[in-house]
Amino acid sequence: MSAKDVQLDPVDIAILRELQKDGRIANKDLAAAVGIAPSTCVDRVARLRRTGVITGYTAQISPEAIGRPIQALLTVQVQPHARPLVDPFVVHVRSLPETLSVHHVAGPDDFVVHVACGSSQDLQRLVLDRFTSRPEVARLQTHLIFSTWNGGPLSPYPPQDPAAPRR
Amino acid sequence: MSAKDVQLDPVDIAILRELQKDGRIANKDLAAAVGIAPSTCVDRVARLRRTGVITGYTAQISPEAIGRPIQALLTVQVQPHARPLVDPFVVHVRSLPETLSVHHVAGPDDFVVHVACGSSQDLQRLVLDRFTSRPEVARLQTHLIFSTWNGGPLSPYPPQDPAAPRR
DNA sequence: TGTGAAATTAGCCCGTC
DNA sequence: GACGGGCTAATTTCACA
Repeated sequence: MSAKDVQLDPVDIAILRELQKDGRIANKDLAAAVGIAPSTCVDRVARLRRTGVITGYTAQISPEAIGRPIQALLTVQVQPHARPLVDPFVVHVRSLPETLSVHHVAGPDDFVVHVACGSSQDLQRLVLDRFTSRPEVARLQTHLIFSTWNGGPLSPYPPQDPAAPRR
Repeated sequence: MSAKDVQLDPVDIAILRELQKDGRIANKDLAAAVGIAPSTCVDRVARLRRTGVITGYTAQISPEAIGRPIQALLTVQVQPHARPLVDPFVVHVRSLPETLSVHHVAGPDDFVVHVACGSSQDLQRLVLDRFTSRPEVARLQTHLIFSTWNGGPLSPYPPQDPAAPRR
């Protein structure tokens, strides 16, 4: 089953909302929050996990607390004919300890890389030594991050039909 | 205590690594993975939570699985003198159900907004009706996301001194 | 502060509706 | 598919080193 074919009912949506707010909520409390029996809740969560709606659980870490107070978004354009170098570029970027995420995008730029560094000096070294020195990098812009807000829990779209069959 | 003052020893670092890989790992297994007793592990994790190193736990959801297969990064420039409008803009963007995150940045643009939509048509409507129609938005570029890679677990910087006092 | 053991609690696998 | 019971296993608390 492809994850995109999964039908979600209102209970599933409530479960996803709660698990995004607190990924370690006890099954008992989760069941109470969404109004079903704990045993049923185990089934629901297991199915959401199995069908790929829930891809995993993670602890959120404060970058500042672990010595990485400087964050930036790097927009990168690669050379027009650097296609054979694109995959190695992604591998390279992912291997950097400063890398939080890499997006391959269409638009004015080709890649957007989110990084977290120990200082502005480290950011400078990262940009110069790990990015602009590479031949496939044609242009790079640094967007220093002042502050970040995360959105609310991601809710399904379009609004699910409560009467829709589960699958 | 400020989170940035927290000193982390190698055991803490190992705990953070494991909890980023699997935020719902059982305390018993976590303790075994990092080589301490389960009861000690409870204390360690509680302290990391209390001191702000761990800011929370969350379930990772597949946007495709909940009907939001189209993701984009929107780079936004605001009008030079729109300062009084900046905070309302952030509030507005955060209130959109499509918004995953908002970054206030320095550089060529002022904001970078990560959104997930149900279709390219929805993205179009989002950009036109929720962004470019607002007076404080001077310029917007859409970077459609082809694919995303997440980096490995975020590790502390600089490498912690094993002999360093905890606090 | 870390550890080990006891008491409490939650999670999981049944059967039944 | 949802629910409740009963067993297993985990978490938490406490006294001690």
